[in-house]
This record gives sequence, C-alpha cells and structure tokens, in this order.
Amino acid sequence: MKHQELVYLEHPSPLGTLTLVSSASGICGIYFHDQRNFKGSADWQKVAQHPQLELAAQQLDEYFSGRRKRFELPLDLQVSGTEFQQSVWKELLNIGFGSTSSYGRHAELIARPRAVRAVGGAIGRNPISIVVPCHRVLGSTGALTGYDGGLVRKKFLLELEGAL
Amino acid sequence: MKHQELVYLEHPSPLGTLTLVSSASGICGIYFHDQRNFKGSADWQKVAQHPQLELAAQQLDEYFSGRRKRFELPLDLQVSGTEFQQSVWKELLNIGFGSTSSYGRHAELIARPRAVRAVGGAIGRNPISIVVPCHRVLGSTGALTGYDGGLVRKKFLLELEGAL
DNA sequence: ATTGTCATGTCCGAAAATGGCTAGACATCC
DNA sequence: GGATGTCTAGCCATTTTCGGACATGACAAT
Repeated sequence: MKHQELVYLEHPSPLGTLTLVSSASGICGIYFHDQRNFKGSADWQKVAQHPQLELAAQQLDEYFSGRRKRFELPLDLQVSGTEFQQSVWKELLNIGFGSTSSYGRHAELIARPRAVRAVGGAIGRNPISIVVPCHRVLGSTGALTGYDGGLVRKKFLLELEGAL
Repeated sequence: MKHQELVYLEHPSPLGTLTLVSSASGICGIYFHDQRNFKGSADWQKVAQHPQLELAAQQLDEYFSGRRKRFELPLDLQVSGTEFQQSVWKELLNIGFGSTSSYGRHAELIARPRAVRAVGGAIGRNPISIVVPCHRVLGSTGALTGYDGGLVRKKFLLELEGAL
C-alpha cells in the first residue's frame, strides 16, 4: 500500500456536513462530521475545487433529493483496510438501492460463512459512507443494528430509499 | 516518517558481502549479509549503479585498507527508528576512529543516564554498521559485549582501528 | 422465550518479556 | 590488603503476547 497524496473538501447534506476524500484514482472516503470512526488526517490536503470531489458532491445532492439511485464515481478502496476488509467493502457495492442484506448473508457472499462477526467489524469500518452502502445491511431479523454514523442516519437513508 | 523510495546494492568486503542502502537524502543502511537484525525489504530497488552508493562503497574499501579514518557521506538516519533510537545513533557519530566508549557513558551523553539497557537495545539496532560506529561501544569493564554482526566482526573492526 | 457457546478478523490496551548494562555487595584467593 | 569473580537488583525503550470488545448468527440446552 503506497503512500499517496489525498485531497478533501467538505460538503453540506441533510445529514450534516460530509467530508469527501479522494486519491489520484478515485473517491476513497466519505465521512459524517461526527462519526466515531472518523478522525481526519494531517496528511490530507484541503482543496477548494476538485473535479472528482465535486462530481461526488453533485451526485450526493442528487441522491438526497431523490433524483439518483446509483452512483457513478471512480472509487478507490485500496487506500486503507486489510485484504479481508476490502473484500467486504467491495461486496457491499452489489447491494442495490432500496434493497437490504444481512451480516450473515454478506459473510456467505464473500465465501467466509462463519466470519460473521468479522464481517460486522469490517462493515463498521467502511470508509465511504452512503456510496458504499453499508447502511443496507441489517441484522438477520431485520433489526437496525448499528451504524457508525448513528442509527438515526441509517434509518433516514433506508427510508429515503423506501427500504423500510 | 514518509514513505520513500530506497535503493540498494551489494558490495564485497573483508567481512563478507555488505548491503548498502540509500534514500534520496543519504545512506540509510549498511548490513552484513548474515546479520540477525537484517532482513531486506521487498520495497527496496536493486540498482547496478548509483552515485551515492558507489561513493559509500569506495570509502568502505578505503576504510578496510587502512587508508580512511573518517567517512564523508551524506547519511539519512530518519528512515527508521524511534526518536530515542535516532538520538542514540546520532551520538554514536561522535566516537572517533580508534576510540571507544561504554553503554553507560553513552547513556549519559544523550542525557538519559539511567536508560542504559535501552541504549544497548538501540545500539543493537543501528541500521548503518561500520559508518555509524556502534562497534566502538564496549561494556563498562571494556569487555566486548555484543554485536549484531557477531563479535568476531566487532573485534576485527576494533583491531583494524588499533583500539584494542 | 431466554441464555450460553462458539466461530472470525481486527483493533486497542495492558501486561510481560527482552535485551549488546551497571554499580554495588559479597565471596575468594593469593 | 588488593585483585578478581559471581551475584543481584534496578533501570528503560521496544517488542511481543494476550485478553477483550465489536454494527452477528446458528445451534443447543434450559
């Protein structure tokens, strides 16, 4: 995993200010301002303008206003995380707008049927909120179990998608 | 500590093949091929020619043949090690050719008179053998106590310098 | 229904172990 | 008396190890 320059900007949303982060190859982070997991980095460069970040901001606006159901953005999931975590995150991309999955099912999809808790842990460390839809994973009973940005936000997103 | 490109080449010596490593700012490693401590790195780029490394090789040749008592090389001690270790290594540079010191004295010189064992540990992890003269540190009684490249080599170096 | 047990990968903190030591306290032996 | 040698307790940064805690779920035993 190479060292590389990361840039970011902040963008307002109905769920509070989002921090959007990008590497040279794609978006690599979207964080809620008060997310547990999130503690910026001194290495990141703040920018005012940035094609890739602005594109992401625009698509997020469209998503929140109900005009967009699928993101079309270059992503870079290799910036952080172990191999295991990255495989979990990639698999998240296959859960479409409005549908949901469970931790157990997700574990099976990545061919580690027994690594259920590990999957939970990995999902909890998803660096790209919303676009990598970790909010679409529920407990096996359908319960809203946890969300790094807070359950309120998870509920909001799922309602926005008509999944509840 | 930034990620950076390191290059290396191998060079013969009376004490066996040496691996010389350099960063952009200076020599950052000299290892005996069978040194405990030493396990190359997949990140290093092997090179055939390199001004900085060749200069080091040349000065080492001169040193071993008795024609050189002081190295004049750009060093980069920041590539690895903690702050404490780096301070220990830097202080080693003040022990001149042919003279010796002790672990206890060295601890005092870096203003940590009681960190004697810690100093021992740090010296044992000196990345730049020979040029950063960790071999010039003896036990308080003058005993040859330890050397990552083996006591035989330590003795050889001290005899070469006429310090015994 | 409730409760316990196990499986999994990662992170984090605490605790223990590990040295390229040393001064000082004693024992020995001429 | 010295000159030597063997122990011991104390010192300190790092590294290693170990034990929990987690965004869970299937199963078995109460």
